[in-house]
Order: sequence, then structure tokens, then C-alpha cells
Amino acid sequence: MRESTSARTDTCASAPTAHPRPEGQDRYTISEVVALSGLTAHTLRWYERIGLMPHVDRSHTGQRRFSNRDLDWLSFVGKLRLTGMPVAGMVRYAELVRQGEHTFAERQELLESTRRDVRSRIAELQGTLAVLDFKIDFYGGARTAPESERV
Amino acid sequence: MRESTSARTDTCASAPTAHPRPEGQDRYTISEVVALSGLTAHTLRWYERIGLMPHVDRSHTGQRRFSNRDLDWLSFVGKLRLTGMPVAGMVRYAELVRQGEHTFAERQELLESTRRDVRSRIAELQGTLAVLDFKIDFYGGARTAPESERV
DNA sequence: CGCTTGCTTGGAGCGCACTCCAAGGTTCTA
DNA sequence: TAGAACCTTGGAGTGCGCTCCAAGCAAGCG
Repeated sequence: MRESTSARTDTCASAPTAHPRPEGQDRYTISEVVALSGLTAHTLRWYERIGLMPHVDRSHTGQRRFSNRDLDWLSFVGKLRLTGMPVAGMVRYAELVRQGEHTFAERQELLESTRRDVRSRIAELQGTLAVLDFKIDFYGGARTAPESERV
Repeated sequence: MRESTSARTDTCASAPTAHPRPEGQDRYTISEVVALSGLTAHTLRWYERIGLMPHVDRSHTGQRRFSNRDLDWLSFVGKLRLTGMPVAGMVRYAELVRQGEHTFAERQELLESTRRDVRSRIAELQGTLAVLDFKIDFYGGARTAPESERV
């Protein structure tokens, strides 16, 4: 295993396993975080560069040491990513967090807007399900369809 | 209006209006199709180039004239696009259609696999809704949360 | 001590789905 | 019959979210 570990297998939708963490540990190397988060080391470093990660603690020689808190943050960011929020939006949220409690209202608005997006995306997907069901039934031999179709 | 018409406004999730078509017409210029489909002319030509559109009829001087059948196809392709299916998959489906009725089974499988993807994407989105609800409630002042959170 | 494996950086590259450009021919309105 | 608006093409460019590279330092084992 050499840096570009997992990934590439199946678009790796971040293993939905609830990030089982080794008990009583609070300093993880980057490769441990790769295993726990499903992200690549490249991506973790990139997240930090673009301001999507609070600055991670370092060992005396400069290597990253992630905390449980960092893992919590990554797990939340993973959820935001699943919503389809663009990276710029997540960075915006991270900035608000850094600015302290007086940004609570704005953070709430941002999440509410995201929630609206998610809900309409779900509705959209359910609309496609109706069409898929219809077509699949058609191909299923139940040619009840009034389709002149080239299908 | 000069080629790059609509687009850019809001990621233009293809107006969910059911493509109201002028009655009794069966030959549309590309700009009419732009208005009806919400796609750009660039995208329509590109779809044809990559084999996602059956070859469109032409006027005697070589300009495209789309039929109602073409619009039906575009509308279905729009649904597939909303499912999140990559363009390569849609091209694959278009190829199967071109090959005739003996590909019915394969088309059905492709759509069934797409339907599975859509269902799991919906589940994923519903999972993010739970997290969003939780956070939004937290910011809503109901600080009932046992969060040590940097939130 | 040497060896292997792992971590560091800035910057370049990639795949997807468009998106646009230049240069020229066509169609419509007045 | 002019002029504006619209259409054509191949190929180059864009934005997003990673993804990879080269060169070099660090850590652990025998």
C-alpha cells in the first residue's frame, strides 16, 4: 500500500460503517485516518490546504497527528459532501465555525438552505423512480404501454 | 440571445415544467429545442456528436430539424441525467436502443441497476437529513445537545 | 548502520460534463 | 437587397473535485 490506497475501487461512497475508532486514542497518523475515514491522504492534505480542516496538530518533526475531534469534523464534512454541497460551501461553513459562536445564525441558515436542496433532490430522484419503474415494467414484458416509442 | 442563452443562471436543473410543446408541429430548430428542453445548443450538438442522440433530421441546407420523437428522447435522457447516471451509461443505453428489440433484456438490466443506485442515493440523502435536522435544532437555540462540539 | 515504509511539500495533471470560439454559411424582416 | 439574427463545424478551454508526482526527511526494525 503506497499512498493511493483505497479509492478508485467503486467511487467509494465513504463506508457507511460508523467509523469504528480504537478506544482511548487521540493521536492518529494520516494513514490511520485514511483507514478510518475512507478518504485518501491526498484528499486529507488538500482539505487542510483549502481551509476545510482546522489546522491539525503536528508531531515534533512536523507530521500530522489527528485528534478524535478532527475525526468528528471529518465525519460531519462527509455528511455535507453526501448532500451534494460544493466544497466551497463546506469551506464557508468551516470559516463560520472558526469565527465563533456569533455565527450560529448564519450557520443555521446555511444548513437550512442545504436541507431544502436535499429535500428537492430527493423529490427529483423520486420523480426519476417513477419513470424508471414505468420503463422497467415495459421491458418486463407487460407491454401494456401506450408507447409509440423508440423507447 | 446569442448561443449561450439560458444556462449559468442556477445550474438549471432542467425546468420540471412538462415541456409544453406547440401543437401540431414536428420540425423544431435548435433554438426552439433550447427553449423547450432547457439544454444549451452546445449541449444538444455535443449529445449528437457523442452518440447520445439518434441522428437528427436536417433541412436541405444542413440545419438541424428536431422532431417530437427527438424531444421525447431528450426528455427521457433528462430523467436519466437526473438519476446521476454518467453520460457514458446513457450512451450505452442509446446504443442498445439503436440495436433493436433484441436488447430489451439488457436495457431492462441497465435501468434496474440505475434504479438501485437511485434508491440508495435517496437513502443516503435521508441519512444526511437526519444530521442536518439535528444540527439545525442545535443552532435553533434548543441547546439540548450533548455535543462537546466545535460544531 | 542500512533498509524499508511512511510522511512532507508545492505544483502539475486528470476525468467529467459541458462550454466556448472562430470563421463562415443561412434565414428572416424591412 | 441589406442587415440582423441564427445556424454550422472541429477543436480548444473551463470548473470542479480530486489525484498524482518528485524530491526529500522521518521512523522503526534487525
